[in-house]
Amino acid sequence: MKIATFNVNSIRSRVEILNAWLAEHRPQILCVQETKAQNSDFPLEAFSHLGYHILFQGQKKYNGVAIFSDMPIRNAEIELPQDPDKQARFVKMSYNNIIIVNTYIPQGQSIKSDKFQYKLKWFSWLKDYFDKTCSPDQPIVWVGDLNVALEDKDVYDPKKMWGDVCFCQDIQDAVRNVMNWGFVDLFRQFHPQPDQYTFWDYRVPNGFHRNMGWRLDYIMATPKMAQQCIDCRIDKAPRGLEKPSDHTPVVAEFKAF
Amino acid sequence: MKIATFNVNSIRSRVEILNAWLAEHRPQILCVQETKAQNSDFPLEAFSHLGYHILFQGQKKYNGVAIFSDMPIRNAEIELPQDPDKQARFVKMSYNNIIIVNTYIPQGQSIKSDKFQYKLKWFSWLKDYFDKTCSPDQPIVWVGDLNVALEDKDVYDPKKMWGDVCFCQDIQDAVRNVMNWGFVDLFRQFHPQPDQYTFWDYRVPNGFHRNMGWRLDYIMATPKMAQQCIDCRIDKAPRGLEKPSDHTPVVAEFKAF
DNA sequence: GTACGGCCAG
DNA sequence: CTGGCCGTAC
Repeated sequence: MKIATFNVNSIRSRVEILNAWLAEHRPQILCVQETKAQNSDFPLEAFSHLGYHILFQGQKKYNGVAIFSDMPIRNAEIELPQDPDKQARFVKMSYNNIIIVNTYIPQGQSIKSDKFQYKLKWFSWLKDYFDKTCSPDQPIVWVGDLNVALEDKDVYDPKKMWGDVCFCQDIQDAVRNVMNWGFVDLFRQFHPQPDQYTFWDYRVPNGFHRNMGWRLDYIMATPKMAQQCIDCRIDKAPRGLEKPSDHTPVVAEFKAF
Repeated sequence: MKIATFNVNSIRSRVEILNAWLAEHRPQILCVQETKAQNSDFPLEAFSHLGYHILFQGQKKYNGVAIFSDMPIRNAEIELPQDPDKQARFVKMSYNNIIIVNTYIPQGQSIKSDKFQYKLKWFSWLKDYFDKTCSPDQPIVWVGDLNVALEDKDVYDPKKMWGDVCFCQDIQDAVRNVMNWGFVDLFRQFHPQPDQYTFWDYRVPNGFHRNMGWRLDYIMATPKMAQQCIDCRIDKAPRGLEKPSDHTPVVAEFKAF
């Protein structure tokens, strides 16, 4: 089975790309971030012909997450209970016995802003969520745009970027703290090389072609799940199409199912 | 020879439609209104392959006029000297011995607004311009979006619309006053029927298909010029394309040249 | 650079 | 409804 994650940067602007990608890859699960659409504006129609069940939670202008599932959605949750702001950054469901958690972590704006504090707290709330609702020996997949580069090789210029809201000690510690609960980074299990990115800032001129990117999108899995994983890869193909997102999909393939 | 007028409602949004239309019809002169682009943003490149000479005068957000000419622009004027606001609503040039005047008349907003007073004045300034700069026995073509329906048959619901800034006594008098200087309405010379419109308000649901329109775009000519006119027609074809303007072109065909 | 949403105007 | 533009966020 295939589980994928893709920050689409507006689902309404990415209908074409998303449809093409789903039709080609037919993952059992696709988790999407930054849909940027209120639930009433979610373009359900545009995807209906593909037969996916879709769980989505949006808000006015920012954030927004969704899960495309080839099986009916079970045990849906559409917010992180610990988040007092109830921002649209969390959706969870069950797929067979697997728990799927899709998150869009706050970017954090600047190190000394309230938004960065919110980002740090969000990771602690998420860890608390896992503590209270499940156990590391269940099959759990936690995916999404974490807005963190975990290691030097996850940014194109680590020296220059060190201290960024997505690449600093505090934020790496925050992710590691959640991972220590029981998650492994599936991509790094298979691909230890540097320069493997999932995000290229639109504002960096020609950033994609010069490969000036960041690895911010992850598929994390508990050991039980990770053992079943055959491969995890970054798919750069959608960047070749018209009006690409600034992120690109990550796909994990599993033996079972 | 063909002389045409077309309110494009943003020239940058209408590059495709305009290019297709010019390539098909190849008028000697096309006068365009509501370009909605500052001169520095005028998409000159987009039209370069057609070989037209282009005279344009724009401003930040509103108005803006242009003339596409198959011969070099002579005697260019880019403002109505009488207008103290110097809004981008007037361009004039010579084509052989013909004077071409392209105007985008103010809409007027509401009858008791300053903008309506400005609209009335604009017509009087224009008449003054003709008085001072030329004579009715010259070949003159005055075209544009006049934002006036001249007769009952020029609106889809004259009873309901009477009193509108584009359909009331004062404004009809204002146009007639300029016409009395020496212009005839070329379209009406050939087509006396009702329900011949050049504008359909986007806000009227399905207005175009229900033909709930207005005739606001005119090609006016002095007698010398009018005698040469073989036909004057409204071309609804551009309304069939993607992203149509709310106006559609009017074309006059002349014997000479 | 790209997207949304809110404003103004027609 | 459609357009431009502005502010905001990433």
